Amino acid sequence: MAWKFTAGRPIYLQLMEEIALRVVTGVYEPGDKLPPVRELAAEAEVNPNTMQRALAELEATGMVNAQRTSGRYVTEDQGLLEQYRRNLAEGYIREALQKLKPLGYSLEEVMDMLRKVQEEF
Amino acid sequence: MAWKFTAGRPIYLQLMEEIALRVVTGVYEPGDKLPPVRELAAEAEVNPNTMQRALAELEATGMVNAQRTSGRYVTEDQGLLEQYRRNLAEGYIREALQKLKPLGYSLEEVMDMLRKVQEEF
Amino acid sequence: MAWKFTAGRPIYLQLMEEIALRVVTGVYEPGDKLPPVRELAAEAEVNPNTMQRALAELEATGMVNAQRTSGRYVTEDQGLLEQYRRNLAEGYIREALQKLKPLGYSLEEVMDMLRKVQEEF
Amino acid sequence: MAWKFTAGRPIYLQLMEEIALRVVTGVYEPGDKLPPVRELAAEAEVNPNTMQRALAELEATGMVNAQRTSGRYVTEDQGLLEQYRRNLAEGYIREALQKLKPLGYSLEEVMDMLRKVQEEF
DNA sequence: GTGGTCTAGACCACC
DNA sequence: GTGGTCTAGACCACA
Repeated sequence: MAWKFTAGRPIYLQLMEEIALRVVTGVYEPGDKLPPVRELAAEAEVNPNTMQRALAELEATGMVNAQRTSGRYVTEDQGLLEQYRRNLAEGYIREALQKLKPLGYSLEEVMDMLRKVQEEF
Repeated sequence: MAWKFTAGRPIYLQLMEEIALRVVTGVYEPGDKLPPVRELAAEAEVNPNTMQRALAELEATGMVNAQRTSGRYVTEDQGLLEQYRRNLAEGYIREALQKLKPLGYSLEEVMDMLRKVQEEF
Repeated sequence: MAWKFTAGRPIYLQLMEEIALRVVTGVYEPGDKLPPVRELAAEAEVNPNTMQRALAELEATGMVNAQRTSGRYVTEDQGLLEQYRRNLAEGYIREALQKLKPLGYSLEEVMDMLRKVQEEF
Repeated sequence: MAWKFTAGRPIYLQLMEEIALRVVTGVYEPGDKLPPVRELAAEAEVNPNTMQRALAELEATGMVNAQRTSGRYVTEDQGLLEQYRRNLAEGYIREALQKLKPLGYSLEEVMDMLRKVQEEF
């Protein structure tokens, strides 16, 4: 399973992030029907209510919308998805910069290292 | 306290990393005498034996060395320190790139975002 | 269907009100013959006896009258209809004022809001 | 008890509205501490989780904010409260106008009736 | 079968 | 004692 939780942070938030990540990385594409709550819950081995909450909060962000009787669908608003994708990326970068900061490297040096490390990928 | 442990990884390793970070960021400077084991152990709220092991392992890396009976000193080998500092930095960058990868941004885009986010600091 | 009942109040009363509303809003005009009881009952998905009672009570108010054996007719007494229409309207207004009261707006403020909201219609 | 629920609409929404009404009408004043979740739940005779949800959603509107260990407090943002109060009032007026509409009165007539009915209060 | 709501009861972190 | 989270299991409306 791709579902692994870190202690100390609400599971429903982690579920949200994982699903958002799937949406943003194209695992679930715009307009796609998401698996039913109970199925996702079983897959993640959490209580359906917890998954329900995660999806409800995701819905509040506009990334998915529920069609009452037929299921949940990924938004087709590509702009919103792009927005979220960018926020994620900048968040990762911010996180790295925070750890990098006390090491005292200049922006130029960081960019050089980035170019070097990037070659591993 | 600056000591915060994440479950699942040996504490002595985390202690090692924290002390190495202090060395590399200049909290403890080359040639400085480190605080006594018992003091560090107390500060980290850890068994002195655990701290002892952390320091012993650190010694094996060459970053600190026990001189006579008088205590432990930070190495004055700047090259070794620089090496460690660089490894740390590249590790942080590698970590970020790994998370960034599934988002599908190009190196150029990542560098642009890096420049933008860097302005917050 | 336009027939929707709220629990807790006698259905025949709700039927009365709905029919009276139709009379007063001109769905059934003065002098018109009302549909037969069975037809109205079917439309409202209600036991004919219940509809029968509703119409009997309506008759007591004078808004409809049973002429000979041929059915029920809407009264031609415009004054009575006007009276009922006005009572309804004032009831709606009274209801709104009751909810408005604890909010503490002055009559002037309420009238301003009324003018503003009215523009939506 | 002032808590009375109408079937067919989620209880947590009705709880939200009731509490918001209390805030907006000054039962709970800006800066006041709200009663604890469990107490409100007991008073309303609902499950604490349901009340919890109502308060959480209220919090999302900014009308109250939770101070983790010490309780929930009514916002001191008077503008936001005023905004909400006005929305409520306009909602009541809109509701009345919708019912009034089929009766065919002019704005002037409605205002006359409003003045008349207002004298009862 | 789908999402949504509600209850009951447990546990946690924080102060 | 406070808010918050999680589980388990039931029920509902809708199509």
